[in-house]
Amino acid sequence: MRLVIARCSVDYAGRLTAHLPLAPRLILVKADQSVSVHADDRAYKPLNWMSPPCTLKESEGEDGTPVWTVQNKGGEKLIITMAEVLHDSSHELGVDPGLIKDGVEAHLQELLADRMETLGDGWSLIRREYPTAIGPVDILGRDAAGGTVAVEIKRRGEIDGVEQLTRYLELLNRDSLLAPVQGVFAAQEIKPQARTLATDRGIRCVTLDYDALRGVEDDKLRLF
Amino acid sequence: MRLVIARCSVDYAGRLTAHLPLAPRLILVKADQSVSVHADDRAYKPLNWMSPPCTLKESEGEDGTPVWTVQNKGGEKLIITMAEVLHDSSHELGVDPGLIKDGVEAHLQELLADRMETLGDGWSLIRREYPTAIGPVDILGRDAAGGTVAVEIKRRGEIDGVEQLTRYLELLNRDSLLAPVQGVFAAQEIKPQARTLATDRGIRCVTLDYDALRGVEDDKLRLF
DNA sequence: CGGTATATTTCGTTC
DNA sequence: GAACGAAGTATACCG
Repeated sequence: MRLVIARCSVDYAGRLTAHLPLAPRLILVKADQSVSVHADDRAYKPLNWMSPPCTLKESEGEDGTPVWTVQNKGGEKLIITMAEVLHDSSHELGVDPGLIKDGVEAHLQELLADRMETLGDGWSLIRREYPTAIGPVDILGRDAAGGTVAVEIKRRGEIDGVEQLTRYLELLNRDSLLAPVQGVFAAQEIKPQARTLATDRGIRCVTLDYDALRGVEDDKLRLF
Repeated sequence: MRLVIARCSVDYAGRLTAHLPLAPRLILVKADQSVSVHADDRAYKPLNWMSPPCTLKESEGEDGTPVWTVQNKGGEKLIITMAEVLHDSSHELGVDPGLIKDGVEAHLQELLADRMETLGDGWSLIRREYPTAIGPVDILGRDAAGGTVAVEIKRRGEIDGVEQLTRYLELLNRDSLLAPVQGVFAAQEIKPQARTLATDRGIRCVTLDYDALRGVEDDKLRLF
């Protein structure tokens, strides 16, 4: 990883055209040759960047100052013109062991699959990631009366999720062995617009309490 | 801006729970107190971060090594435990003059609104951002026969855009003053799945040539 | 490699 | 301040 602090101007030409006027900034060059340009605010987003895979070419301008050209296969180009280099250091970091996550959709799906009765008395699991022609349904299950149920799980329930579930339901309901299939939209938080659309389409909305689901799971584990 | 290279482990508790095992990484502290932790790959996304506004508290662990606690108002917490500091430098950058952009969806909409005939002979504009109960339609226009046309514009045409236009068309077609409303899905690039879905729903797909539209616009400007 | 779904998405604009 | 839509979204996963 190379850290350069320089007064620089930056031009990007690719999916759009963008320009950064001359100012002091941090330029980060990583081991995969990716480059990002940071201002002194905003933790997450660089001002400009080039994602890997890409190549970095260092050359010199008319006055001998560095000009970097970063390019990718798609012809996108990032040009960094440095007027003054204030800092330049390189560091060996090695490959990162990576992030360990908890609490994402996958885990919600596991928890809910283990506790289908959360959705209704006598409900049971058929299978997780039930495959269809347009992708896997998060959970396919059965209600107390033996009817089929398709569950779409999101952390945040928005309109896209309802559309997705609608497409699955349309497809599943063409299968005479499964039809009629009831839809359930389950999320930790459901946006009003998504709830309205779902209700309008006869899809039930369920708000999931992650801690409660996990708590139940913990209780279960303690029994063994 | 403060640059620290350190062997560290990181724990995040907030919207999810995440952990990074001990390894050398770059820790970026910006003037707004935001913090990001970077590995030696991926230009854009940090491994972990805390967006502003937030506060950074520096303390010491049992063995005297630095422990940083970054916290925001929502109770999200990022804890960086450093085993060894390999580099630590600070730099004054000042406020960035900011990015100048060109070529986004808004511009495509302007250009297309000015050249409705690109979509069909005798086509004309009713208005841009035509308001409906579920949001504004990018362009509402009229074809040569006087029929109403709703145009949805995207840089990249994907399935979501077709769903969005479908919802608009459903709504607009309930308005007896407008119905029947024809749908046009216009984008610089249209994904095959989106094209299939659109065609299946009777929506016409149009690929936009940004340079050509802009060229036409430039010619127009030169006349005055 | 292309297509799809996810994201601690972030970011801007509007209501 | 919430909510909705766009982003050079980026990135992981799957065929």
